[in-house]
Amino acid sequence: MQDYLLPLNEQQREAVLYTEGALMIVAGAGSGKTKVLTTRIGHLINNGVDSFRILALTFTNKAAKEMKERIEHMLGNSEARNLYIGTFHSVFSRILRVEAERLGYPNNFTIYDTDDAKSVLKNIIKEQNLDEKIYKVAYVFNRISASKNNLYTYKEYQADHAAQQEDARSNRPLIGQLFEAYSKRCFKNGAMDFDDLLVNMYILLTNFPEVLAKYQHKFRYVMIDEYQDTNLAQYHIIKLLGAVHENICVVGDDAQSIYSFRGASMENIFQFQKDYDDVKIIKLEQNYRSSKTILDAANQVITNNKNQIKKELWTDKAAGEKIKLVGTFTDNDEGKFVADAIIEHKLRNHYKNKDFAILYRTNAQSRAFEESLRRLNINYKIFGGLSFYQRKEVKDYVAYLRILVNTQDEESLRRIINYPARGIGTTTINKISFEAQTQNKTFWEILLEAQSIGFKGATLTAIQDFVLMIRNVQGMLEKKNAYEIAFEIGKVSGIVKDLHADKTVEGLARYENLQELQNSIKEYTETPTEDGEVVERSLGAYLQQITLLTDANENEEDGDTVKLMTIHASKGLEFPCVFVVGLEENIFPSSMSMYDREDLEEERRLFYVAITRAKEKVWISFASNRYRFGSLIQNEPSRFIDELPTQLVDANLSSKPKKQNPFAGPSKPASPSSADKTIQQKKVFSSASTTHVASANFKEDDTSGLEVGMQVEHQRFGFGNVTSLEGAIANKIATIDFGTMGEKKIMLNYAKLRIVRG
DNA sequence: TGCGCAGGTGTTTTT
DNA sequence: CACCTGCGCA
Repeated sequence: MQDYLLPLNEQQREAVLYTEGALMIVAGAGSGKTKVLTTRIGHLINNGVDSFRILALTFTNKAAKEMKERIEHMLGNSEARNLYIGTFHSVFSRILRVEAERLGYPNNFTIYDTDDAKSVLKNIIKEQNLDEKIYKVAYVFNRISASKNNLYTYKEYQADHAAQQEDARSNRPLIGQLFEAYSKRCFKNGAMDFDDLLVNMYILLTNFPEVLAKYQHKFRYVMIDEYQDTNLAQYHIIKLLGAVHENICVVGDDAQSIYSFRGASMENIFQFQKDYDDVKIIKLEQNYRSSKTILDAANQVITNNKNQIKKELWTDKAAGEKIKLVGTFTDNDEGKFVADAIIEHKLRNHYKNKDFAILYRTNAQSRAFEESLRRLNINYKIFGGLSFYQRKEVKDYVAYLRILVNTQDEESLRRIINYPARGIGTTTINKISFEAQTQNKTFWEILLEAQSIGFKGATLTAIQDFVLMIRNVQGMLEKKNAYEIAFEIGKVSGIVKDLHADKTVEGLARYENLQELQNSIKEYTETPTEDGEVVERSLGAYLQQITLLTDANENEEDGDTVKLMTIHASKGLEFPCVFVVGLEENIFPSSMSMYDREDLEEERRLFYVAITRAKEKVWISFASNRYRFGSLIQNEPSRFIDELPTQLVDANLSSKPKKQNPFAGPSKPASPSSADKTIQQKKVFSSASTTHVASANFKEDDTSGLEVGMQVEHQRFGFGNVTSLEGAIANKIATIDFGTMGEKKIMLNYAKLRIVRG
């Protein structure tokens, strides 16, 4: 047996060796999925399959990169470089770049990210004089995007009864019309948005049989990672590409399907089994990542979902530590708690920063953790959020670069035609745009004939100077490399100078970002041609790939930093210690996804994903008060907390301030003398003072047995009567009437209360 | 044309 | 809170 098969278990080995025909690998969390995929590809190459004929599609650049590196390592040569491994979007854009002209696009078509696309759409909504309050860009864009992911063109959308009805119902009957205008505008701009990369790939394969044949023949083996996250467009493309050889291997886990908002459908898993005569199904059920406690908790949580494929994930690892549950008063306290816990565990167990991850539901939650980590000098890195390429100054620079290779791109032109300010204002821009639309010419073409359009004086000169500047740099495209061109346009456009002049801290950072962009182009330009393959290092090729890149420096992740990211972004990763934070109703599950079974189950799968990232330790935390939109809001602890098996959860809090164990039984109540009680009561209730001075005999009591009607003392609020109790085991909240101090909701986990009378 | 200010509005999740 | 938009003014 080849030695690379030795470390595999029976099912893994079977999956590697089953190379011909349709194969579906149902791979539970941490079951060695990537190992199987990479070994499988390595095995194919080892057995004489030409690496150029293997296609592997992933969802993230990171996953693609990791697979490529692992295969390279396994083979010990550079064969892996020839593999087609990448995200759906990047592989398709690479193919579309070659075939673009068949579809009427320029080869140097621009790829619009979501911000660009929304900006185009917004202009169209304005042009059509629609009410932007009703036709909200985000809403309209989502409708269009969802349609495209289901392979609906605007024509089909307009003809679709259900879609029309839905839009009529939501009082937005003109979305079909906007869809049409948007599609036509993007086409005119020589641009594709993310969804177009899929749609156009599909159109290419269905409308051009010779192209279909070419790629069907080329890719003898097709592998799809994270198959549960594919949408309808992706499903059909996969099916088309694999139809000749039918050597299709998909790997997925229904329990980790968390992208339905992007059109992903678990239905594709079931459909796959029907599409081929003889589908082999292999289940990988042994988890090699997490402790038994962690795995059992995750398994238990997921049983609350109705829709799932039966599978039993097990481990032979030891139970390990219990999951730690922590409730704090505010989101800032939650941040402090996590930072403290990291310090403590680093000291106690020799963990490093990089052994910790903080996972949250929404990007906005990162703030409190950033602050607390910074305060304790813990190095961290945030993934996601605003990426390098989404920054304004970088987008401006990129817009210039885009115009150099694709003058059709109106969106980019609009962006930079008056930045830095050169006297071409909104009035002028609107006029140019209007002329472009009515004469059915591109924005750029109108600029070229500015004089005959009727522009005069300073405006005309400004336009002509702008055109001349762009053309001059364009003239260098053949002679100079991408970096030299980028440097030149940065200089002559004045953007580099403009930011250099800004001496504020932010201005300096922006200037540095421009330099970093230049460096990245330089690096790209200078990367040597890979052996065997002719690699294009043009500006056009550079631009194409960066829009699909999530972040500028994904590769320098190995620093010793605590990782902060959304749970979505954490999929596929693993860490020794994981903090899953913000476990509150309305946050997690999100308020957007609580009122529908399917949505809620997806939130639960998300929770499952979060827990199963951890190898050794899991903390779960929630805050009862949190800043949102500037004001403090209160949330109940998440229902998911109650779904954790209590015997696997430790609610003992190791951090200060010392808190009660909500799972602990009743305790010895303190019994103050009745004399004390009367005096203190009088004092508090007759005083208008806002600060209460705690009684001399103040002593924190166990409040787990607190009941309505009891009288208590709070250090700051004074004496009060318990009027109601709510909340789950982990987090009881008492409403207490403190008389002049008003009625307060008090979290018993946190607050120090003395029971005055039971 | 550009800037400053008031007012409104938004937060899932991502290629 | 933080960002964006629209408006009024110089």
